[in-house]
Amino acid sequence: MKLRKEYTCPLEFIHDILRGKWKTVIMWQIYYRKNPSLSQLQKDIKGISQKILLEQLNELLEYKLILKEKSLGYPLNVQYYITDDKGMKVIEALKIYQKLGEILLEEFNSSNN
Amino acid sequence: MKLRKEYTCPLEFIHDILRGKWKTVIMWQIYYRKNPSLSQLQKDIKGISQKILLEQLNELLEYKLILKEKSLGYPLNVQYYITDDKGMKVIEALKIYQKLGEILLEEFNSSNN
DNA sequence: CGGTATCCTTCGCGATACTG
DNA sequence: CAGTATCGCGAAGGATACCG
Repeated sequence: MKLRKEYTCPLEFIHDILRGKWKTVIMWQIYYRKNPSLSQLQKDIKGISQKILLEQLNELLEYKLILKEKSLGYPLNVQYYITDDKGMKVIEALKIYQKLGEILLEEFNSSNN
Repeated sequence: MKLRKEYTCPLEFIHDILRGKWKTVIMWQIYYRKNPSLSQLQKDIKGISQKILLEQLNELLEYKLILKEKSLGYPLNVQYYITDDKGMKVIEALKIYQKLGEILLEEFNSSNN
């Protein structure tokens, strides 16, 4: 997701950061799965390719919404974390969305007959 | 924003609804401006075209995150509202984003020298 | 297993002109 | 003032192959 050079509105800024197709699901999975590896994430998120997953992870890393930790040795292993301050703020918002989504989805599916 | 035919995950569903480039800003402006007209929104949101604004409004209307009310007579006038139940849930989440955005934006701008 | 590079497709968004 | 129709572009994202 290409950001502008300048932002005046904080909401526009964060919206652009999180607009990517898989961003919120990735955040949610990292939170829910408690520090998963790359391959774990790829298993959990149906339909995403490794390239896209990494792209979106890197954007989240850039703004410190998540962190990455490599453990030494083989086989290679990496863990992704939600940051306590910034990342958890997103999770708070996502919890609201989660509940709202349940309501909307129920209506959506039942009107799709 | 083209939605899938089916969703299993509530979060993916609402994320897709709100992914549109101007969606959250539109929601925020309707809330902040208290039931603005179409032209009012277009003045407030810099850089959006009327066509896109209407497109995104219609998508928000479709899922009852906002409502529209036409007043009779000329000149034509329309007011957009945040719905008390669903719409306000989004606003709650956006308030969190708003605060977080302020923090991120400050860091972003100061590292852009 | 984690990560990068290339190429290709699609669709979201914008410009513009027009209608009631 | 509110809303629709048409057309075109660029960027987001997907497939695939390869590297440490």
